[in-house]
Amino acid sequence: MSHTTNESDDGVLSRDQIEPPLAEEGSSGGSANGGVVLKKGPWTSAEDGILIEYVKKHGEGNWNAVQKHSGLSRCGKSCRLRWANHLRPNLKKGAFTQEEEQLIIELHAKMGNKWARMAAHLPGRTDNEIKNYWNTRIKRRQRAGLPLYPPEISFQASQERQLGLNVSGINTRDKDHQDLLRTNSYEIPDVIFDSLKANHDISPYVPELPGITASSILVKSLSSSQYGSFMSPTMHRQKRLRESMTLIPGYSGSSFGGNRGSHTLANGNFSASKPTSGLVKMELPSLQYPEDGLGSWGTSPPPLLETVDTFIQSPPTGTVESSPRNSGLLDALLHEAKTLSSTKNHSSDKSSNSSTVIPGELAESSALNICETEWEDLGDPLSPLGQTATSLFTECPPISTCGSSLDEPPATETLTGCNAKSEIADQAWSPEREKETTTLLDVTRPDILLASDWLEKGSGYIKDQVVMMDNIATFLGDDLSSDYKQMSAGASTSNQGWRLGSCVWNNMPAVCQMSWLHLGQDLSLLSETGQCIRGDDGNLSGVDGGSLTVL
DNA sequence: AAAAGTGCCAACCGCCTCCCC
DNA sequence: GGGGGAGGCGGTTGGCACTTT
Repeated sequence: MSHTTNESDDGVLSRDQIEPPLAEEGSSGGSANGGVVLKKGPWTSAEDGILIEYVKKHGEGNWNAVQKHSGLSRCGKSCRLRWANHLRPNLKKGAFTQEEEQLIIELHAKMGNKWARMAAHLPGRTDNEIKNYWNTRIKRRQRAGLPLYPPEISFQASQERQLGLNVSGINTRDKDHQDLLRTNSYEIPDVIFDSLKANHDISPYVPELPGITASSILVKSLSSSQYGSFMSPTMHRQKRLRESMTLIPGYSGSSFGGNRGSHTLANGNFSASKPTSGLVKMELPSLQYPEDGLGSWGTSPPPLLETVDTFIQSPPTGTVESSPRNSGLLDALLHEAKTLSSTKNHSSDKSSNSSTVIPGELAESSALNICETEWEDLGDPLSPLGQTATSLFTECPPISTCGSSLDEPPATETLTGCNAKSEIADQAWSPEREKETTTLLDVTRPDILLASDWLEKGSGYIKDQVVMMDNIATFLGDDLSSDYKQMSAGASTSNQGWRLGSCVWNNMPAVCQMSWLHLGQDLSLLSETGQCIRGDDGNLSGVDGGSLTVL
């Protein structure tokens, strides 16, 4: 490499080059190995020559013998790395081609940070190269405020993921997917997730949960170093998995009992989701519900979608941190929101069965109010969630907070009908309902931060995403919220974000359906089984076992 | 022109898995 | 079964080159 400044380019192998004096090694590092000081640092061409000769003679492998047989003062690992990354034949050098870049993006969407496996798909490229490229790319796009993946790639990955589940069955363990789920991959501005490291890497158990797996597709890259992690890195992966499993009520490590249409997590126990006492609690719509309620989702009346819609449109309020980012991404989101809001009828038109509002009360129970409640105290015959759909969002602020920021006056760019819907939502609120639906939220949680971030932008859609995200996150609890938060973020940070969520919310009952309905802006109806029905404008095109596919 | 910032890349480190004994 | 070595992998670091201020 050109940076190998101590490299001799003349190709002449001198003893000094091969075995530099100790004084020189001090500058490049070195370690003792059986009395032999092993050189570290950049390789010289002489060393390269030795290594090449050795491999020619002995073949690859047995790298520790290199030093023994060739006199090369390098450890076996270093030899292997040098060979693999620089010396082996058929290595392709130079910048990645457009095709290669595209492939890397696609592969990363599927595999996560599995550089070696990605390299297997890129002849002549090394894992190190790909890794470096990716890390550079991440930084670049982070700075630009762009999503890590183009929407179509995220969508494709999620589709493939879903397809994989459908084809191979829930219990199929696709290693790629496992890897994918183990990592995360949707880029969210790091500023938002800096506080999330405590929840690092929740995904390992996700593959076991059909209702969550797809979401993890969107989550992958968030566990990368660039974005921090979601579960304590000190916690061993397997341990996290194991512990997470034990926290999932009704979870069976070997089977889902075919209960694909229901959310295994959301069965009312929510031990995994219960906030710990040490956390700062926030009041956000609680989506947890008794197991019975969940199980009856398929036969329960659909939630009061209009009302939900109303509430979703109202951004959470509170003391969340604002992290405005004037990125092209958000501009695009705003544009999309404007476009959509101007072209679609709003759910307020369908709110005839919604009641009126008690303005102000809702504000008091705004989503970000800090409170604490019992998770078991949920129950509502009207919804499989054990509560009305409306109740899920009772914490949404009233009209006054329909604006873009929690701390700022309402933005001018709000969806039409926002106010009217808020009124409906307000009316649905009651202290009892609040108790049912409020939950414990950590104000430091990324979803909250994201919410504030998006709210800054004053987009009704963004707000919708935020509230939905918060609700889902709350629904899942701390252990899973980051997953869904990112899912939501993924959907939100793309101009075609709705696509991204389409798979993610597969098997997520009412919460997701409502979210989708709302995000879709009355694009659809829900069947009693929770399946999505094609909307009037055809934007909702798919129904898959209760999952939603939004095109 | 100098300093600061950024991009890029090679190499190292630690952990993990596999395999052999 | 388990201890140890070898190899693989992913994360991180450090340094040079280039660009920007």
